[in-house]
Amino acid sequence: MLSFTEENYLKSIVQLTIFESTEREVGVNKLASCLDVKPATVSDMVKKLNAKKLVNYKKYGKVSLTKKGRKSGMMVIRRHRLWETFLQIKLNFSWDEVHDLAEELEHIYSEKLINRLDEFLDFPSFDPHGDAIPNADGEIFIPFRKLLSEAKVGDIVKIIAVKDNTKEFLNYVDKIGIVINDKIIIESKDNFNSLTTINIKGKLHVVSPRFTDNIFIVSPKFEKAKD
Amino acid sequence: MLSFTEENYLKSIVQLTIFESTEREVGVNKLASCLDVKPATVSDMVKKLNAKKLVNYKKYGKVSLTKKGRKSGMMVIRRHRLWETFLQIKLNFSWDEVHDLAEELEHIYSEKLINRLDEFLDFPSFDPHGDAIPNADGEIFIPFRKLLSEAKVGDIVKIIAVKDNTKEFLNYVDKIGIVINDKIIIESKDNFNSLTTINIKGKLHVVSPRFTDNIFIVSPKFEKAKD
DNA sequence: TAAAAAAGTTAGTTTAATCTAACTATTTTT
DNA sequence: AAAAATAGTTAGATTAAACTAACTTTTTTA
Repeated sequence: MLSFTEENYLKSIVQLTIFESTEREVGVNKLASCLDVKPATVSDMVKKLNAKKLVNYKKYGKVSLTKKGRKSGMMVIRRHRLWETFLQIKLNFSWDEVHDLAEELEHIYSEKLINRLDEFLDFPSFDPHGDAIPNADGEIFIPFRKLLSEAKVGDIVKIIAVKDNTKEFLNYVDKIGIVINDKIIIESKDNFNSLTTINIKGKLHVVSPRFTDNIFIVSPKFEKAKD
Repeated sequence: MLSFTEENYLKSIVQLTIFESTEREVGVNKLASCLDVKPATVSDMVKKLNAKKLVNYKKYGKVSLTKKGRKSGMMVIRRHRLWETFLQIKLNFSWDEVHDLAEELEHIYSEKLINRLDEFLDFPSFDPHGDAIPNADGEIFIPFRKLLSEAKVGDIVKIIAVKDNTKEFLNYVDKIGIVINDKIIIESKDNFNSLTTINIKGKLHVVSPRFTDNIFIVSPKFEKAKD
């Protein structure tokens, strides 16, 4: 049985070493700032997680997940994303409201509960933010994706997920009227000011990197690569 | 903001002083055994709850709820019973499985969440065990009810709730095929052996006080009193 | 490559909630 | 009303997860 806190550590390590980086290990300081605690606290905790065979760690070394730790962390993320989906689809919460609630719901541990919830939601593959939901074995398919900022002028791309889940960001996304799976045309780029003009459903918007660095897309190349 | 633990104390005090007794105060020892902790622990905690104006308490005195404490405790019970209803109605859990999960879900604090859940379930008045669900203001209507053991031979009574929520009890109730709102006829009583013969849907069952002391009923008298 | 900066660790403290053991107050019984 | 039983309190210890401050190791840079 893992504590609430241990689960949060594993979740953060999964995020830092699987979802947000190709590096499969992370330093104590980075982990501390992700969890919003001091490095000293992390030092102690990773020792404990190492003793429980959830992470690999040696003094002054980096932290990486064992198979067991990876699975536990993935299950926390599975629960989080399924609850987010429930809150949005069944209880009509908006997508900027679901994160904080899911942060609490994710720690309720019961395989049966989460699998029933999965079934109740019709086995969704993606949550409302477009992020993939790990399956009951803790496995996940991470689709090939790029940032909107990597798209070229003239590209027609599809929004598949948002990277920034803060309320401000999601509110802006709502305001300009985008939903997951919408098409965007890259009309032009102003490299001097780092601005991009995009066309969404016929309307033009001028956006900065604050936007383009936080939208995941699939580009035509990838769509082609599939057939 | 109340801690998980403080909420459990308030919930137990509500149960002991509102649902399970007409006494509006409870002693430290009784509260301790209800919470499965030592009296010394309760002594400390009620001091803390008193300082927070959630209970009334003086050294060597009994514990009672303030208005604020009563409302907080009621809200925990509201959340518990709504989640139980959700698990049983929407996720198809059996009624002996829902309690432990609801015990965790009840501590997720968000008025919006719980009111949305209430709406999603169509504003139920009773949970699957037949217990009344407090409303959004923490108020509750406790119907007049008796124990099955108080019924007289010849009475035709209606089961409205179960008192004992342990798995063993609920399994037995399932086994003999009763559901909430079923009618029971009291066929005979054997006072020497403390046994009661009851008729449920045409079938006779001989039951001991272990059963009759844990089933809540409304008797014909009460039904009459209403018109 | 030596000094400076960054990263990480250790030791000792804090807080909430629990415990045990010993003590005190209140209630019940004879 | 005194003795016994029950109920309740206090003091001191424990555990998990955090902290600060001081220290050490590793990495970077000039």
